[in-house]
Amino acid sequence: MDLKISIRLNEKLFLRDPESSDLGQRIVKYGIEMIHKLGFESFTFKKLGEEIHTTEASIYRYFENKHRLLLYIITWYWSYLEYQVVFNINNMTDAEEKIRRVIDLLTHELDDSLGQIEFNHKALYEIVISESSKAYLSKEVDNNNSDHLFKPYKDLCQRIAQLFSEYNQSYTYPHSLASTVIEAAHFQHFFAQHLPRLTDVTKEDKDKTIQSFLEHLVFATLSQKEQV
Amino acid sequence: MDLKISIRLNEKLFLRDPESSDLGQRIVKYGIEMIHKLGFESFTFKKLGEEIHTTEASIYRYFENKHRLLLYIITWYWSYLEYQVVFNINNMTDAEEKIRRVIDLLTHELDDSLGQIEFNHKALYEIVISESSKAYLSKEVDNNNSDHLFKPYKDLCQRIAQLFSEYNQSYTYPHSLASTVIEAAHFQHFFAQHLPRLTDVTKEDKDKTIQSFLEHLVFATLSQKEQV
DNA sequence: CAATAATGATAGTATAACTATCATTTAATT
DNA sequence: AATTAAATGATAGTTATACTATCATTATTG
Repeated sequence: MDLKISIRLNEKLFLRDPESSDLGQRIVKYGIEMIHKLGFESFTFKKLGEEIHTTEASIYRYFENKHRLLLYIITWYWSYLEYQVVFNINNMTDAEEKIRRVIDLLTHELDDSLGQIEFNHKALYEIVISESSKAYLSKEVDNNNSDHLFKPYKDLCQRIAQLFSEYNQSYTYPHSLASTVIEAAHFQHFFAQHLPRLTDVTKEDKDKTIQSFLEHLVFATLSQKEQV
Repeated sequence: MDLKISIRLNEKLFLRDPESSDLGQRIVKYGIEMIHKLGFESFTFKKLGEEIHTTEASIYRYFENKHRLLLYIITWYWSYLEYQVVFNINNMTDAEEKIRRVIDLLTHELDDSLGQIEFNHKALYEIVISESSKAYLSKEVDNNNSDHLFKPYKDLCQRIAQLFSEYNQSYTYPHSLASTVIEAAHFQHFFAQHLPRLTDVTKEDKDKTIQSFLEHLVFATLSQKEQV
């Protein structure tokens, strides 16, 4: 069985759909590589152009600017993660088990691609960790939001919040807890790598430790009666 | 009583100490205003120079680049916040009470300045919310870290982690919980303002709601027995 | 008062972040 | 297969950013 699932992303993310052509696919694939390698700030369309033997101008035909390309990549990740969540918890009946699976997905890189574009999964995951907050921490956030560019993130968050509510109907902050867990998964990774005194997570067995930190946090929070 | 407390920041943050001159103080003060107004990406030394009637070149005599200025500002905030934590929990004996006070400090803007430079507190707090992660989410993080530029953040985190350990000695992840709470305080603010579907926090009474979300989360997490 | 330090004024360079134009290649349509 | 349209390449140009350098002028300090 070799079916490909295509994730349809908001058309405002790009000028020309990068999945529709070889050049477009290379832009995304090597865009991931280069943002990972150089960091978002030092990454430019000129450098990417040289790497994939095309010109700056051609890349601009696909993406308005590098921020949009980042947004495209991150949005793809969010969408794919939501898909993974739905797929993975399907047929599970126990809310606790579902939540454990979600935390597992959040703390590990995606294992197999179903998208059109082949790419480096580790690089993508590390971009998500180091660069994803830059997707919304900008002055354009409200405009981008009106264009529904963050819908995949919200959907993912909503999905997780729903599981929290399923586990404990009376919990007051399921969405806040969901976004906190998503963000914490990334930040704890980054801290373990670069600022270890901000965590108790060690570089070895990072994923597993973050996972148990978050599991404990989530179930403790959901199990505790609300104080007034 | 009109004593001024001066926070001594790492000298690698600047080329010339901005507290030492009128121009330096204006750079920081109006730097805060402008980063707040324009966002860090659109902020430039040229624009700041025009605002305070000096030249780009003069500003470069104080800060190597705008990222260093951001780091200076954020670092000042972390240092001052740690000071506030120590000051506020002094004489408290009850660990729970201390933790509540810390969460209160984390979720509200600083109320009174003891620094040399007068500035807009609301603007600073909003910079912390929207821009502080950019201080470390960069490829220079490891170099900056070797220069001890993140020490104030780590100290703050350590201080809070210590309170968590005081409350529950056997809790395994006090540092991770501390950094998570600090980051969550900022993110929940940002989300409430710009991406409300990622929270349960409403714009009205934002601070109070985030505070009770975090209080509940922290005490639940610290009270729960560890699962294996 | 002399020496030193800080600032202002100006200019200049390299690169980033685009936009425009037109020729050429590739793909789609009839 | 011929025609047309679409995508890409090649090139050039514009404006802004992120600096560095130089030198004159104004403050500060010993």
